[in-house]
Amino acid sequence: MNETLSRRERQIMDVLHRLGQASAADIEAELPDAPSYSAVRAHLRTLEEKGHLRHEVEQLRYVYFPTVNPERARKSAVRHLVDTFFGGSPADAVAALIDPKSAKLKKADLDRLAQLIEEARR
Amino acid sequence: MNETLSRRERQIMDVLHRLGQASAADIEAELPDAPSYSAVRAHLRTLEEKGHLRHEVEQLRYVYFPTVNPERARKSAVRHLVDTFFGGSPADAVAALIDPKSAKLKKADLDRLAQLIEEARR
DNA sequence: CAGCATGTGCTAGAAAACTAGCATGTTCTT
DNA sequence: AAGAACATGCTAGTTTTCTAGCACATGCTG
Repeated sequence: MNETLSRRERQIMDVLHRLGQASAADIEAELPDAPSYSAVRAHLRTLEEKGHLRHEVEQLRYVYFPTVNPERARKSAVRHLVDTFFGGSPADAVAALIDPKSAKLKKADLDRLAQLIEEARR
Repeated sequence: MNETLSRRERQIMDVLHRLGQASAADIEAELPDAPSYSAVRAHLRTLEEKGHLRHEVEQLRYVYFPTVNPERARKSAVRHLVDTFFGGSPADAVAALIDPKSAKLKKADLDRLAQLIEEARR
């Protein structure tokens, strides 16, 4: 997780990571306490200058993408979470995610995870 | 994850969540691009006024704690991660954490997780 | 065509964040 | 006692963030 992003910049990058790609209007709609469309665009311009995102033109409209690939962003975010909240232990993080008190995982999901754990044990 | 925290405020709260409790000097030592001791203290005062942390006096020195309990903070952070990077699917997040390409979990950890999954399946 | 809706580039002012310094207090060492 | 080290409360100046508005462009509709 990038520690140089300001409050708003971070919110905007989170929206982009969640949606994969988005127009300025999409982003505005997803932001907490959303500012005006033009304020969102000003932030997007800054983030693009910093290299955090890029845009493409689709039907005369800009669509924005994170520059870091999704897999890389995911890994970075997971590592930050594990370090910050789980004492660096991925297993503790998994245990929290599996915990039936937190999230009701579907049977199919549990079957799949049991399989993955079996594979990781070899 | 609290979206109203500024860049520095967020960094400071992360340190507190990681360490559980910390003095201003501890926090300064852990911050990326750490400012001066007095700058850190100014931030801590702001965060305390906002209710995010509190302090106790230990040997004439302030020690700071997050006000939200650790379990609650963890859940909130996990939910934010899952929503932002894993399309809302805890199972996908677990799969990423277990992935041998990302983290080499110990056998004891895997055994424990296999057990937890068995229990969650019932 | 004119007007409206929607889009972008850019600007600048307001607000917030960030920072370090000063004054004061406490404890320890010489 | 004096000085140094370490601590806090507070301030204010600097920098960054945040915001919305203006000018201009494009496409659609009546």
